[in-house]
Amino acid sequence: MLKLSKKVEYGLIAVRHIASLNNQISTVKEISEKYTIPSDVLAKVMQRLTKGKLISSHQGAMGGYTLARRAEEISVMDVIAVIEGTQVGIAQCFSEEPQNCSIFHNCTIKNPLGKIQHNLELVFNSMKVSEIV
Amino acid sequence: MLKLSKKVEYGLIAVRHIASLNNQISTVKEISEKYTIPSDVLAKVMQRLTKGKLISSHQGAMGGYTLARRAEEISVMDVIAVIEGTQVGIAQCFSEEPQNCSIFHNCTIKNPLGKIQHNLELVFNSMKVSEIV
DNA sequence: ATGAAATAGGACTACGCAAGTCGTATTTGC
DNA sequence: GCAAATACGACTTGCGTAGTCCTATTTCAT
Repeated sequence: MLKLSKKVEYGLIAVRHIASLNNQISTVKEISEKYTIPSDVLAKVMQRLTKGKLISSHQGAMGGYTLARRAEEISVMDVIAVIEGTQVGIAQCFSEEPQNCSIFHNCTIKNPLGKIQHNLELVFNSMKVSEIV
Repeated sequence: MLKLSKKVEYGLIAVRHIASLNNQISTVKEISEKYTIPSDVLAKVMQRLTKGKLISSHQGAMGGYTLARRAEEISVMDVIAVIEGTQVGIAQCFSEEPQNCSIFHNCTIKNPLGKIQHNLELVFNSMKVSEIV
């Protein structure tokens, strides 16, 4: 409960790694070996980060990945959002299909949870990759 | 990912409910019917809250539950901790068996995640049941 | 041209946890 | 003694996470 997924952890490690090398090109093989991350899983994470325009891919031999923005402009929230795809919410209220929640009709904790949700977003938004390097 | 469990939601609703009735005795049946919560599930949640000394149980006919502390002295974090049993952590680093994490040895994001973890705890600690009523 | 190194991406499996169900015991008031 | 309530363990089910496997595509170097 309340845990980040491994994919998000891998994504943060990868983005931090690239940033720490002054944006020199890095490959999945290099990162997966250095941090003992299953390369297939990391590959998919990198593809998501690419689609989300946080990093840029360079195909073919001698290819790899570089940052697509400055490290100061990538937040932990960006990484989470891009990798998870869906809106991150601590309850169904704040993600897809709120009305499908089994207690939607007379839920008494929507507003307080909303406040908490907002504060969590502040936390994740304020931490930038540049602080992790 | 990063979602509260249904048990925690049920626990918050129940504690809020009791608090809103000025600590008059409430039963599982009453709460489960009012908010459409499966009564067996709610019953176990109430037992956890009792063991955690957030509420007091009164067995037998005409029994039920009352708060064991003032609503100002029960935080959302208390409810989470008591219901989940284990330490809440956004990564394995901050809960049981940190050294079993597959990337423990040269993980580069322990410290930044630790900061985030700390800030999340602040958020959950600062919200009290008295603010939810 | 061809082969090697790299990304792109879909299909599938295994596992663990969350959620809920069921059955039974125990306590207590009327 | 019966009914209303809590206490609690065992079990089932479903879903999401994590990981594996396989193939296609792109690009560089020889």
